[in-house]
Amino acid sequence: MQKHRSINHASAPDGGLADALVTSAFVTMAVVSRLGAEHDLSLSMVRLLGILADRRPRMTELADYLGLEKQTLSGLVARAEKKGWVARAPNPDDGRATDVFLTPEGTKLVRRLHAQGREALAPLTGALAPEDQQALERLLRRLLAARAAA
Amino acid sequence: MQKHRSINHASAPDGGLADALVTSAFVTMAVVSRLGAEHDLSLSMVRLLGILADRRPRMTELADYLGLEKQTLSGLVARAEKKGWVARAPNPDDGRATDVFLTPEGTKLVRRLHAQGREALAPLTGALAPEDQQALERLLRRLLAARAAA
DNA sequence: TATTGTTATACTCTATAACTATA
DNA sequence: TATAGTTATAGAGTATAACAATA
Repeated sequence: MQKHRSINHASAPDGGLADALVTSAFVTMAVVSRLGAEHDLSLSMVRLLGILADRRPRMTELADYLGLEKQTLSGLVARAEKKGWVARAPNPDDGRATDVFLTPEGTKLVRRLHAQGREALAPLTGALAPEDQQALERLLRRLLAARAAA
Repeated sequence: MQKHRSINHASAPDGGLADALVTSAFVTMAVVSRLGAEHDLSLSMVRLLGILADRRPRMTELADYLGLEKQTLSGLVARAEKKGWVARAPNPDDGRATDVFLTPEGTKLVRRLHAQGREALAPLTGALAPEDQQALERLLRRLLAARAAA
């Protein structure tokens, strides 16, 4: 394995919260992406499973939330179904709609991913003192609470 | 446009910094992704251009940093070159290596993206009081400083 | 021999368009 | 008519494998 110069930062050098947010997003996504790859899961699949952890949405809701077209989601869910992680059932209130939810096996997979995700991010999160970790989490959650307006 | 129930959060409900980090990463990436799409740019292309904003790496460095295989990067750079945003030149010190850098047009595009990115994220960042914005940026940068170990 | 980079090929993911069924 | 979802079909993006050139 040959060593060459390495790149040590990713965003514009002048700073700004937006830059820090985008850079940390790329770094975090890289970790999640790598974790997903270990299980042969695409980033969308990881996210799909994560969303279903505590919800039972219909297809259109899922597509909107994931930012995917409904046809694209059909394929993603079909693949997940084939793997045995999710199942579909007709919505009792609307004959046109289909609800999606995790199977027991899917639930197990999500739990495993969740645990491994925390572990994989530990080198980052662990760099902060406990009170800074709490402060960061609080600030991020406040930020996220505003995203309905975005 | 029909309204249906919407999903209001993306990660496990029990919290934890890792969850908040992943959720905010997905949300941030969605904003960046949408911005990129407006310019017909993939997420990888946005990131490539962003990295080149203040660097002139060789292909292998870029591939490592982006987490892409060198062949994949060849294609990405070729597409960017075709669009006139980047150029390649032989590395003066190593006859095997190729350096990549932004063209003037690429630089203009990156500046535009940067400005639009800040604007697109404003609904999120603006939800925090100025001192909280500073605190969040400081915490994120401290987190990122640790990622060499990850 | 090892490393840098490109080309050839195949697979995954996503979107556009056309269709069926229910409201 | 409008909405929910699926099924083609096509294009972008990525990886695996094989190759050419330089160290």
